[in-house]
Amino acid sequence: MENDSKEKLLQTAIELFADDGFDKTSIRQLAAKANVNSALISYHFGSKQGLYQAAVEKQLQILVDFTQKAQNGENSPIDILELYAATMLKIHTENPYFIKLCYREFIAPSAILEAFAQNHLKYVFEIIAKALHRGIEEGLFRQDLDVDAAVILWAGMVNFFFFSRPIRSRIKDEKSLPATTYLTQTLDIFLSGIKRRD
Amino acid sequence: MENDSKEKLLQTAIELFADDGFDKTSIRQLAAKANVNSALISYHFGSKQGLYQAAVEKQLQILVDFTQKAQNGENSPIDILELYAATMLKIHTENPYFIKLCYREFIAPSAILEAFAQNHLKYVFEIIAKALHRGIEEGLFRQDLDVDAAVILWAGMVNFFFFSRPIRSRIKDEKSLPATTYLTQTLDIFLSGIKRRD
DNA sequence: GTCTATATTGCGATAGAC
DNA sequence: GTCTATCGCAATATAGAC
Repeated sequence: MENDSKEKLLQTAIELFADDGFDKTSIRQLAAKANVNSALISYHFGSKQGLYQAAVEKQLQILVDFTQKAQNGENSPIDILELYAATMLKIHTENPYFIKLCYREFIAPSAILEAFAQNHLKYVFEIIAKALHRGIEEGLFRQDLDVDAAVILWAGMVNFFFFSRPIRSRIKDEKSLPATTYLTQTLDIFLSGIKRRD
Repeated sequence: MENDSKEKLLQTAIELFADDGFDKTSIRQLAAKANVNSALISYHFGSKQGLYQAAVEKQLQILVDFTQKAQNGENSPIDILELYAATMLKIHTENPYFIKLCYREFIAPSAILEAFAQNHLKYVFEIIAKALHRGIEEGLFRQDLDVDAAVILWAGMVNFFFFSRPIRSRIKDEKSLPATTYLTQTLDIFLSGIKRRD
């Protein structure tokens, strides 16, 4: 029971900070929802800011998995593209709070994300870039492909579906499209778009 | 000079709310930067919230231009796709505060964006969907194209470049790619990806 | 329309008992 | 580790003079 309150605070923080943002979430709300005393936030995490940092870092940790999987094992260029899409799908499926919590940080990065960008995100981009370069060498992709643009493009194609979900759900009569349908179609279009032309 | 303070407050609000967010911006800061008395915020806009609403609505207004331009005049399917990209480029070039202010709303939509989604954004999606359908009928695009997916895809390809700018600028050694280069390449890849296959 | 002064609320943090 | 009680601060909003 001893460290239970710490874990409960962390999980509640992910939910509340994601839904309401850092400033609109008070330590009193947080403590009430987690069923612990509000003074324990300072005790366990130093401050409200410290708790927020722990929450964001815990969510971002999932992205590290991609880097590790992508670097281990033999992966063809297309494998890497598929792996990135599958990782993002997994993240958003298993972690409903990732979008709000982390995308907020993407728009206005704090020191937390600054560090993460340097230490991890950088390699996500690099891995995809390397896969595209290899695809060009192997004659799979167009010789004139602008790799820098294509990396952002692929990340965008995959991410925007999740990013735009909150707003799309607000549009009346908007059909809800399954993520897998979208991603399959997306990979297909991207690959036909970048493949070598005859 | 009479209504000058109102206009100055609005412009300052766009800048500060975009940079620091609603909660981290105080009416005192706002008033100081705009060189007006803080009580004038309540006088002109009712409340801090009212000023925020006015700021977001002013920025979103630019998107309405797209709907109007796209609906007037003869536009081929490809014209529409290009027009959307050009509109977004124009928005982000002329309005450096659009990303932070409006994308924040996209992630956690308030009542303001809720209304905007129903009244305007809906039609942006519809216009692109209609263009894609027409392209299929005319034999330009693949018969098996999933239009719902492709609409999100095109919006994502165009938007993610701007959305990811803040975080990309934090990655060391990341080259800054001109928006026009990206968008040209993007249209090219998207069109080859969705065109009819022989 | 603009200003000063202030009422009121809610926040994060912590001292100190258990 | 957990709790109560409270301090000190900064926020928005507004009443009322000019």
